[in-house]
Amino acid sequence: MVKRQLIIEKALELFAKQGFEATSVQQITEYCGISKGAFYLSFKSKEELILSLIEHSMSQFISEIDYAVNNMQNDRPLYSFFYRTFIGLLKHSNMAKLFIKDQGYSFSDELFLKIRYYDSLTDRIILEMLEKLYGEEIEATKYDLMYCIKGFIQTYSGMFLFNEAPLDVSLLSQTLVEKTDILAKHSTLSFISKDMMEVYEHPQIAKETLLEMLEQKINEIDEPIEKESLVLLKQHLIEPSLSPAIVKGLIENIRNHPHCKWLTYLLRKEILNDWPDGTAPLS
Amino acid sequence: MVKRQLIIEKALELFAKQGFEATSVQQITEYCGISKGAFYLSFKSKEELILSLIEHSMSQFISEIDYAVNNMQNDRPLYSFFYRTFIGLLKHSNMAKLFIKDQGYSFSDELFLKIRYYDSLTDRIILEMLEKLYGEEIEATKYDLMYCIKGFIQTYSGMFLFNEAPLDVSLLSQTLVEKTDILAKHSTLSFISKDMMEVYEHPQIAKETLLEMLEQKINEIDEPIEKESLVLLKQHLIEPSLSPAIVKGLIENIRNHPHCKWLTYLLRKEILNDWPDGTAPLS
DNA sequence: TATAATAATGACTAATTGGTCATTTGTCAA
DNA sequence: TTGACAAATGACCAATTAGTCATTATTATA
Repeated sequence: MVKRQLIIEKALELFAKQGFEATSVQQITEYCGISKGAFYLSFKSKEELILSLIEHSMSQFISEIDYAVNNMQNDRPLYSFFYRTFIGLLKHSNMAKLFIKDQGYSFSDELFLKIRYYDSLTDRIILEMLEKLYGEEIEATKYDLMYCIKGFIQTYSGMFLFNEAPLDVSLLSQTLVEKTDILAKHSTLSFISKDMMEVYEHPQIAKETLLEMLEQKINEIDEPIEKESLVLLKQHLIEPSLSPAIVKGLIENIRNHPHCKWLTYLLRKEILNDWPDGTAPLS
Repeated sequence: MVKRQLIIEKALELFAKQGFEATSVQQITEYCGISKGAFYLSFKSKEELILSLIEHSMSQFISEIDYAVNNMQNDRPLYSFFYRTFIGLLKHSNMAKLFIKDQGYSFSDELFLKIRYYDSLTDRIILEMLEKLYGEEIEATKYDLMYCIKGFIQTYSGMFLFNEAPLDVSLLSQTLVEKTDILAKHSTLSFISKDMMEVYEHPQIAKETLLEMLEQKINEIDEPIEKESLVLLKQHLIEPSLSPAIVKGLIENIRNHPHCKWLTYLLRKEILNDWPDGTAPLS
């Protein structure tokens, strides 16, 4: 659908300038030269637009980098990684600006989940690359190294994203390759252990927080099936009494409720120790 | 005033959770247990609250770090720097979260200016420290080194700020000292030159952009003095005809207009090559 | 050309926003 | 107890928001 694509592109421009919350649907439709009604023919809500937009750009961005690093016979994977990353950030600069600007994604569970998901994909790409390049010798420091690389990318991209100066991506990539290489070969201390990494990628949620969320959703939701499922899950959380199969079924009941996506994710994790595809702890 | 302090603290909590835009004055007053009117007795607007809040935390934060690095007889300034920085980030964690979340500060010229200002202060502290530590040998790579350090702080703090796991600040600081030291001693390539740094710290604004802004403000503002000053400045920008003293006076005329803060900053910079305290290009 | 089907409109709603101000409440000294 | 002054209230305002829907315009088919 052409209209949909037009809206996505124009909206991305506005979002990048002003952020999600500060950009109104009105503004978007005016900028597209269409009516408000037409917007809601393509997207059922503003949030759906935002989610599509992120899905769209992020999957493309990640796959470009993954391809550059892994699927080519490649004698300088580290250079390729940096190079493709910065080229990708420039290409998707609106999305990148948005990511820097609007980490205030707290206004939507689903959005938060999606961003976390793509972030963990990036982590994994970097880690695999490092392991392939340096092997056992960086076993102890690899997570720190990964964070340093992410730091490099963050600061340097922040520098050029909001400053349309000409950019020598090749030189930038070379200096970052050197830095990464130096760190890989000389670092002895490490701060991030494997355990820590797992905790961070999948932080424990305090039981009370979970109970609070459940309580809130119970009051918020009217559909009887979902409501009862939530009540039962809450009881089970307070005092485990149900079999895993029943719990899994109850979670399934609430899975597709638009207000329960994040809660579902947390319950799966806390009660079933189960994970969405691609976000399981690294083995 | 006690009330003012109460509002600042409570508002900071809410802002850190939800961001500036997503937090309403209503919400703040309810959370404080005061009326809406009482809020406007302490602050003339929501924006004034945000500005005070940033002023409050940032000046404290920066001075703590500056003191730790410079004003102590200190045999490990780099360690102190990292240590104090992370301790400071933890102490002001709400402000720190807000900074990560709400880089969408575009909704206020003054806010943008303030954040830029504190950012450049940090840059300078780091640079001075590096110069003192490593002297001439890092002359070519010091700006890159500074950006790496900022990257370290960004990623590592992002890791623990949203994750109230216990944190060994001392170990973290030590590993970052090692990394910084390794980079300082082995880096040969550099990406950021002195020139580039100056451009970035004080980006050139295209003349047309400035004219556009002027035009917009002229239409927007009713006060006759301010309006005429803007018109004259616009003419001078198109074809320089006024003496520096007159220009300076005209700029002074608009300086305190709430809608002209950012414009004033840019005009000073473009026409007078003058800078607010502490933001002048490094000599 | 006439009819059916789809696409697009924009006035409308209900809710929320930042901000105001006439009114009430509380606290003093006299 | 009174009166004067400051502190605090919350109903109210205009503006803006996301989202709806009866109406109109456009297109395809017969």
